[in-house]
Formats: sequence, structure tokens, C-alpha cells
Amino acid sequence: MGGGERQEIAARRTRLPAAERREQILRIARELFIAEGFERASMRRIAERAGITPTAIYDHFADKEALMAAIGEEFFDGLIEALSTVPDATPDPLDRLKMLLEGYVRYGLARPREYRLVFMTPLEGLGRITGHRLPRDGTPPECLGGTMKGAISFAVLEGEIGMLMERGVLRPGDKEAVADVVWMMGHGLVSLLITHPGFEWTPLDTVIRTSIDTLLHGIVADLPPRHP
Amino acid sequence: MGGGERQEIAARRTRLPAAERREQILRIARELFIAEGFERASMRRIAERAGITPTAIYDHFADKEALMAAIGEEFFDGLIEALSTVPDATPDPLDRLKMLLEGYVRYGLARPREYRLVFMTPLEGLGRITGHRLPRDGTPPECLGGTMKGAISFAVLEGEIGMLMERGVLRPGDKEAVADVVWMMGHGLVSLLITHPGFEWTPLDTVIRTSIDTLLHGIVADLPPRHP
DNA sequence: AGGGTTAAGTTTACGCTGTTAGGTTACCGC
DNA sequence: GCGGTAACCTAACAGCGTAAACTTAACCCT
Repeated sequence: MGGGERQEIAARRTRLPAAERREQILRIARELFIAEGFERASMRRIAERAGITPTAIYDHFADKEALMAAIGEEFFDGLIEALSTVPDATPDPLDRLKMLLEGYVRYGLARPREYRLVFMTPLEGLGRITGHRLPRDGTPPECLGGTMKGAISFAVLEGEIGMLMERGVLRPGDKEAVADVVWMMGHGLVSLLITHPGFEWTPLDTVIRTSIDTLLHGIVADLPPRHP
Repeated sequence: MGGGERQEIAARRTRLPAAERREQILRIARELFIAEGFERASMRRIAERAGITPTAIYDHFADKEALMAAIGEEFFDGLIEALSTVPDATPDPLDRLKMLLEGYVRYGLARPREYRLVFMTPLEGLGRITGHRLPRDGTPPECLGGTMKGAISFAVLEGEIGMLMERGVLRPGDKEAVADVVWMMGHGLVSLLITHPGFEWTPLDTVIRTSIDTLLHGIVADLPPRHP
């Protein structure tokens, strides 16, 4: 990360092979989107930092939203990797679900601006870029979270819940609905903390612990002992 | 302007008293923000629909974000009113909490675009407009949900939970943390459904019921019988 | 009635924005 | 040396939020 020159200046214009330039643009775009948000960051400033003209970006990315899509891919690659470090089996079978959930929450809270980009920033032409279906007319435009790799991350959670339910660790019920609810709890936690930093929240660790405890209490068959 | 052809149209424009014009602008702005989102809607198109010039808006609102703040106020007025229709006491003391939560969720899902504007749209100069404190440097900009009337809505929830906990209906614990968690669950539900309309969610009523059931199971002292 | 004040709205302009069309330059294989 | 092409450019369009200065219409006060 601490590469040679800190920031490229327009003065020195070097030609780069496409792959390198693409990666450079992507890196700068992520920095700028994170610092200023999708709408406020501009193609012109991205180009300026890369030492090229704004229009040169379009040789590497279809448009601004395509840049976002690529950034989202990286975000989910990281999330999938983070979740994959959770051990396949734990002494207490519930622990794995707990660790997955906490892993998701900590991953999101560690990159609040990226989380916001991926899960809260509406993109108009998303379907065109990712080949994903567009919402029916009238529904709001989708976010990157609904993309392929987002679904992969969700599938990890869903699989774990299905397994726990079959084993009788979780109360029997609609396992898809439970998986939805678990994600919603995690997302509610992360997104509210991100979008309302000025709110007087309970200290972070307390609210995370309370969330996960409440959730598990809500879905397990036998109630585990509770921390006071 | 003697022989102006275009000026005739301008001359025909009706003058309105400030209060009326303000309300008209606000109405049009809400329609446009809802239809296209905050960033994509433009002051110029708002003005066009109102039959005035773009800069005339600035006689009534400080800037574009001030328009959003006013729209947010209305949103919360509606939410507070919706929650106030929930009866003060119910046969089962848990029912009131259930109704408050479901009320919140249904209110949000009934106005997805407004919910998105209020709880997910970052505003740069929010502190300047509302007099609210600004986040410390480095934290993301706040949304309208952190505003005074948002806090009032939250206080209703917090009060109910505090009371239920004192009465022993809820498991004893950190009542603020529990209130946070309850809001987070509700917000996660509404916001994910809004931002990911293309996702294959469990049917709406099922996921709402599962959410509320899970949450209540997680926080009550005595487990109520469960619907199969 | 005439002058002053003010509210309501206009014109003009500045410096931005994403994106397209078409031109230019540097390099690689022959 | 010479095409071909990959990488990049210039010019331009239509639109953006907003500040400054100006006009017009309505009212109040003498």
C-alpha cells in the first residue's frame, strides 16, 4: 500500500498498459467514493489524480456506475474472505453462526463508507452493468448488495441456518425467513450506526452483544445461559 | 422589453404570497425527490413545475438540503402521528410494543422513497440547517433520521421498553441497548426491503411476522406460545 | 397623489457535472 | 519503414447548484 509516489499529478503523463491503468483508476475511484460519496466524487477529479483526461476513463469502464460495480466486487471479495476464516465447525454449534454474524458486522463497521456505497447507494443502470434483473417499474433502483457476490455471502448464512435448524439447534420454522431476519438484524445494526453517527447509541460492544444475544435468544430451541 | 415574445409568458406568471409558494415548492420537491432521488432531482425542474425561475426558490429555502430537511420534518410528523394511534394500553402488555414496531415497519414500507431520503441519504450541511451537531471529522455525514423529530419517535419506543422492563415483562437488562436493537431490527427490515427489491425475499407478511416474533422471543421474560 | 419600502421574481453568470464523437500519438510486429 | 492498434487527447453538449444584481408589483404613510 505505501507505494512509491503518493499521488499522481497531471504534469507527468505516462502511458500505461490497460490492466495497470484500470487498476489505478479503480484504486483512486474507491478512495474518492469513500471520501466524498458516489454522487459528489467526480470523474474529472478521478482522472486528474490518475494523470489522464476524464474521457480516458471510458476506455476502461463503461461509465461511473461501472466503477461502482467494480468496487462492490472487491468489497464482497473481502467479505467472503472474512467469513471464510470462520472455522467450519465449533464446539458449540451456535458459535459458528455467532461468529459469522459478528464477522459481518465488524467487517461492515470497519469500512463504513464502502458499506454505505454497496448497500445504500441507488444505481440507475445497475441491471445493464451486471446483467442483473431490473426492479419492476415503480420500485426503487437496486444497490450493489443485490448483486451476484452479495447473494453468495448471503448463501453462507442461509446454509448455516438451514443446517442448524435441521440439527434441531434452532427452533423449526421457515429457514429462509429466519435467514432474512438474521441479515436484517445485522444490516440494521451496521447501517444505523453508519448513517447516524451523532445519535447517542449504547457503546458499540454492548449494542453488538445485545443484538446477537437477542437474535439468538429469538431463534434457538434451547435457551443458552444469558450474560447479566 | 417592449416587443418581447417570451416575456409575455413570464409576465403571465402569477405571484403568490410567500407561505403559499413555499408550500407549493415543498410539495413539488417532495414529488420529485421521491420520483428521482435527492441527487437526481434538480432545482431547475422543481422551479419549472412551480412556474418560477430556479433562483426564486432561494427566497424560500436556503438551499437544496433545506428542502430535504423540510420534507423530513413532514415524514416524521406522519410517523409520530401513526405511532400515536396505537392504544395506550392493551390487554397483553406486549401487544403495544408489537403494534408500535409493526406500525413503524408498515409506515416505512408504505413510503419507501421517503424512507430512503430520510434514513439513507447523506446530507453535507445538515448541522447548519437543523442546528444539530455535526459528526466529528472522519465520520460519514448524517441523515435526517438523526434530527429532533427522529429522536422523538425513538423516545416513544424507548419509553415503552423501559416500562415493560420495569414491569418484568421483558428480561432485565440495558434498556437503552434493547431499544437500540429493536429499532435496528425494524430499520434493517425496512431498509433492506427497500434497497434490494430484486432480492428473493420471503413473502412480506411472513418476514415481518418472523422478525417481530424473533425479536420478542429474544427480549421477553416469559416465552409466549409460538405460531407454527 | 406621490414617495419609500419591501416582497416576489427575474436575468445573468460562474464553475461545476457525466458523457459522446472524433482526432492524435506512441508503440509493436512485420 | 510501415501499417495497425492501444492509449489517450481535444472539443463540445446539455445540465447542475447557486450567488449577485436587477426588476416589478403591491403596500403603507404622509
